[in-house]
Amino acid sequence: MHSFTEENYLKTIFHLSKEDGSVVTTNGIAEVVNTRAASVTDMLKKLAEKKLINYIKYQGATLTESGKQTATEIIRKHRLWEVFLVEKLDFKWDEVHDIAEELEHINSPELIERLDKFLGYPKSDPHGDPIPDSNGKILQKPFVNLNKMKPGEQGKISGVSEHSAIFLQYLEKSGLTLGTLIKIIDVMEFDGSITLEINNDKTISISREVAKNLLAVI
Amino acid sequence: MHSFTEENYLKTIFHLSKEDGSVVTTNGIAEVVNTRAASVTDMLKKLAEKKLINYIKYQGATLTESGKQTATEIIRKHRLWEVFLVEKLDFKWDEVHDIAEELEHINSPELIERLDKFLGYPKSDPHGDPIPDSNGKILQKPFVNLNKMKPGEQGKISGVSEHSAIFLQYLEKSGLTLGTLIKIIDVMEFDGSITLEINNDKTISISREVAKNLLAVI
DNA sequence: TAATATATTTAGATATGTCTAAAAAATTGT
DNA sequence: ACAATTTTTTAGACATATCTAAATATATTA
Ligand SMILES: [Mn+2]
Ligand SMILES: [Mn+2]
Ligand SMILES: [Mn+2]
Ligand SMILES: [Mn+2]
Repeated sequence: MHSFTEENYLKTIFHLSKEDGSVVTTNGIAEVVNTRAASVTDMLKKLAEKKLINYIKYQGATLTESGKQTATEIIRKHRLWEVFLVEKLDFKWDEVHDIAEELEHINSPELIERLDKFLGYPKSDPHGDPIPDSNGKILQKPFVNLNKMKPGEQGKISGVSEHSAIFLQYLEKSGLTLGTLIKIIDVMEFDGSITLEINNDKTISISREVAKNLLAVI
Repeated sequence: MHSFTEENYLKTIFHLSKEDGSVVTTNGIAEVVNTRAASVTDMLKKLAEKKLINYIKYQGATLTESGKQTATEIIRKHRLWEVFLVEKLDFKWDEVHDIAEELEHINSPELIERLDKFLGYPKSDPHGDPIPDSNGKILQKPFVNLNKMKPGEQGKISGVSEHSAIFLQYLEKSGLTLGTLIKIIDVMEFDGSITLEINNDKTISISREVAKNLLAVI
């Protein structure tokens, strides 16, 4: 088995490689796992030793098939637990991430299969992120960043690319939760801020920064 | 916060002190946590340092109030998770202990309060063990060991003092699950084995060893 | 009580994961 | 192309939790 630390590194490498296999840097990892670059180098050597990553000195790392499999399993667990916390225990979507960070390391395939069943085989987590199936396959939804949409275009908010509690609470307060129907009314030339109509009802304005982190399905 | 290791030591000390505060020995702990006595000594020093135990060299250890509180919280979590696994995820009672050993270390009071509510505030776990309340209070049921019962006496099986999978599976197979009504028919002088009637229906015989580990409420 | 056996602690070592400071390689800018 | 900057790695140290072997304390028993 792998230690919690190893699992967190693998997950981080997976996310940093934009889930498509591009090379990840030492400093990039260091920032996410909140350690020094030297510690990352040590761990990269260890993960390479275990054939979980391909690692070339001074070049960076990519996950091997085995490493990708492991990373995907952890992400599957993380997202299923988040669904559990929100759907069954009535947590809000901004409260679940940290608890899921712990639960994702519980090691019992049987537990996860039963949890998946108990939850009704959900396809995505409370933040719209897809849940990998038990084979590690991830079904990507055709997300469009709100800041890429043009006036007149419509869609449904279906995901976020920033998961901080403050951001999620802001969305909640603004009525921009998952499932909300939106229509772009106007895009400001000056600062890229966007005016949009929510659920064919009221109109609000959001900054480009917020728009960048909102994902819609058209 | 305390490490997993520290938590496991505290839990072990609590159980070994028969939950009444008697002194626990180094070797006793070593056996349960599966380490060498020397490692236990190291950890006892550390726990004493943190004021979680009272420890006198060569004498043994007892939990302080703080240590008892921590141990009880872990046991509360362990048992609530076991209820979840059995009631919600359809695990059998002999399958849940190891998973609960991992889940009990998840650190989120909010999670546990919500889980407790979700489960309907259960009073005991799948093995009949009482679940401490959120203040750490444990309500002991008036259990009687089956080997202490006399011919003619009746009761309901309400707990086990041995939690191994083999034993629990044996009970399952023999129809000696929790809630089963029993009546002592006969006790063999020779080997202490007991003949009993189950649910006012069929009759079976169990060894004294088995009887010792079965708890009834009369 | 003195010898013997058992339990416990100490001393010193190892493995993991982290750190700082310094060295080395890669990248950037002129 | 080469100097300056940034990134990454190495070297050496530290904390935690473990181990074995040896020393010491306690308990047993003759
Ligand atoms: Mn999350
Ligand atoms: Mn999520
Ligand atoms: Mn258990
Ligand atoms: Mn139990």
